[in-house]
Amino acid sequence: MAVTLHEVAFLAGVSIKTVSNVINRYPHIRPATRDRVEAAVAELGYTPNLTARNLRGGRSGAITLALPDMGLAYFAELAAQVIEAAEAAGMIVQLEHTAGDRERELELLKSPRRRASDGLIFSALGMSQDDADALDVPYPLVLLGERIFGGPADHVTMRNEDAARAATEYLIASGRRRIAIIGAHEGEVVGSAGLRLAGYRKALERAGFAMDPQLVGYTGLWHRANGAETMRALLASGVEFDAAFCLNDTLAFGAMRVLQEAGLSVPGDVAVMGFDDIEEARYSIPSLTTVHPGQDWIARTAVETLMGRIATQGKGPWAAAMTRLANFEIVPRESAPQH
Amino acid sequence: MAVTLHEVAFLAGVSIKTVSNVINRYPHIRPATRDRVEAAVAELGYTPNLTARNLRGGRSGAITLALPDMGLAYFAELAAQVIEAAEAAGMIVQLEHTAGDRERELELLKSPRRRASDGLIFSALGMSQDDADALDVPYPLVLLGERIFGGPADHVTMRNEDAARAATEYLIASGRRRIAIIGAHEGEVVGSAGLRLAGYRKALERAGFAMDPQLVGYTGLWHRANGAETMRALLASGVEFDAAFCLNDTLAFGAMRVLQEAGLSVPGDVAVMGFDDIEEARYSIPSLTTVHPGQDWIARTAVETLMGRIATQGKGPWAAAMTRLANFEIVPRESAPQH
DNA sequence: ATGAAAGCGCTAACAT
DNA sequence: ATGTTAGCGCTTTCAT
Repeated sequence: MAVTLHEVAFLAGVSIKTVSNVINRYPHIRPATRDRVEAAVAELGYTPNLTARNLRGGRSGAITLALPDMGLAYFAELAAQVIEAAEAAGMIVQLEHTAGDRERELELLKSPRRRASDGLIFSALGMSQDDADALDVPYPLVLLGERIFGGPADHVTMRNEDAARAATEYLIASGRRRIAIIGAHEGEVVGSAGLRLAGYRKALERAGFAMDPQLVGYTGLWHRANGAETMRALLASGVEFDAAFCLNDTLAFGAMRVLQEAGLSVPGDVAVMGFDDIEEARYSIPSLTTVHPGQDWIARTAVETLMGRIATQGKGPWAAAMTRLANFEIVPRESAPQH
Repeated sequence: MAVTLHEVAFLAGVSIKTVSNVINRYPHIRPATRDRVEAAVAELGYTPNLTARNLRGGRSGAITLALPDMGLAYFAELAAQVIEAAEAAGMIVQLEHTAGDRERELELLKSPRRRASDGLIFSALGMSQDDADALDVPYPLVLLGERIFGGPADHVTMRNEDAARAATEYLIASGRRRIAIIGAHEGEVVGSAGLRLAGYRKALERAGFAMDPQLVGYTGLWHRANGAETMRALLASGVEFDAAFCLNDTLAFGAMRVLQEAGLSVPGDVAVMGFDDIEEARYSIPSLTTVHPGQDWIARTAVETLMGRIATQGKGPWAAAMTRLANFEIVPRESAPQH
């Protein structure tokens, strides 16, 4: 068994309170006593039992981060940033996979394990607006993602529609006229796909371009293979286009690969715009022009918001849920030069 | 405050033991009693306090995974696989970043937080063989990585040297004669770099090729930028080569980019071999021939080994530390065709 | 400056 | 079949 306060106290010839005082840096201790206690701690190799401390204190020092899948670069980078921010706040991060599955997401929100961590940062993907009530949970919760708005929990997210509009306008400003979009979801209104499609639409309208349904590529998932497949279908259809706005970077890499295989030049024949600004975008060939949606800010802000909720829990009235939006930026690179 | 067993017991008019019995599916309970308890649980929205349960049971249901950095694709994929395997075993994963820093690694091994999780899967990068003693810790530990061998902890890893030799032999068999290596670490003997370099050497020796020091590209880190930089230096040096064995996939992507920028064809002028088989290797242009070192097996086996140690902790004598090695495989793709 | 003792919420002997 | 009770190891009043 592990060493306890009692054993240290016995060896040092003091009470456990005194040992506890030393451990917790209580200032008023006679130096001689402190020395004896510290010697005993060292001799026995005592380390405090955090579970007991947590039980007593009602805090665990851990927060949970629930993501669809760490295997996806976007989420892996988000996780890395959340871990850094949490560590700076003295918290440890527990990671859960949801696979973007609605049932698993709902399950996770209700699991007793939630109460064993101090709060949850939750990137919802499978749930929809109808499930907003499930976010009314009895523990601190910060929502990421774009499936649910106006719910009962704090929400930290990006300006999807504005950013997509800016991205499309960027392509228009660089002289492109037939802009395909890759990654749309049939019938979706909220959700990243729906919002980004809406931004694309608005930009076209503003510029006075008609929206050609033939230029809208639908795909369920946003993996490389989906981008490749959609681009292949687009090429096979014979429709003309001089740019492709891909709703995330990974789709863009798949699409670029197919364009190059088909002997088309990027950006000569087709300009490609991504979304997310994952690290790989800087290193692909050609490097990818994309939207930097502020994930780093989102990660930091999510942790900060959650820590605020944890700190004020039980103290005074519950502040209303707030939504915080990251600023975005278009990052010009080779796949879609400025003009 | 949260609802406790006492409150449920009071509402149901039974003792806490009975409530506990219902919660824990103890079979011998009168149906009427069970119903009343379940009604009370539902009415109050009771969920068990896992911290208290952990304190009582001496287990937390969490394991810790310590990695250099989740932002790196290799580690992100490893983390995803460990999380899946842990979840299947009913465990949750706590993630810690070490940044590959020796001090942080040593710190982490001693941290009281370790005792709050049931065990540690530790991918060491900054520590070296001299630090092996630090692995003699009073909790279940499984080591990953290649910095330390023969230590006091179980070790799950890959056949670096054999795999690197096989990769080099593959290039030789496909007709390459001047094979550069990218990612070597000056003076390293153990460590992935040292072992893989040794494998490369052995393959050349066997084939009767002299090893040309000009073909050895040293680089501290294994990021894309390092691969690019090293390849640039290699090209600038004017030394002739018809293949490059990159000690990880990320280096290979950087190197391929520079080759293509320089107007050289991959694999026409230079064949490129990677190591790791990260997901991107399937989708790069050209797709990357690489070594699949069995990370998926490593992740599953690490969790399984750790769970075994956790289960047998305190029961009977401590089994000797064991090393388990994954099988590797060369995955032929476009960057280095078979012949 | 230090000690005694209560109790965080739960499980499991040990009653009954 | 159900109740009583003693801890798990710690922090924290309240004494002294």
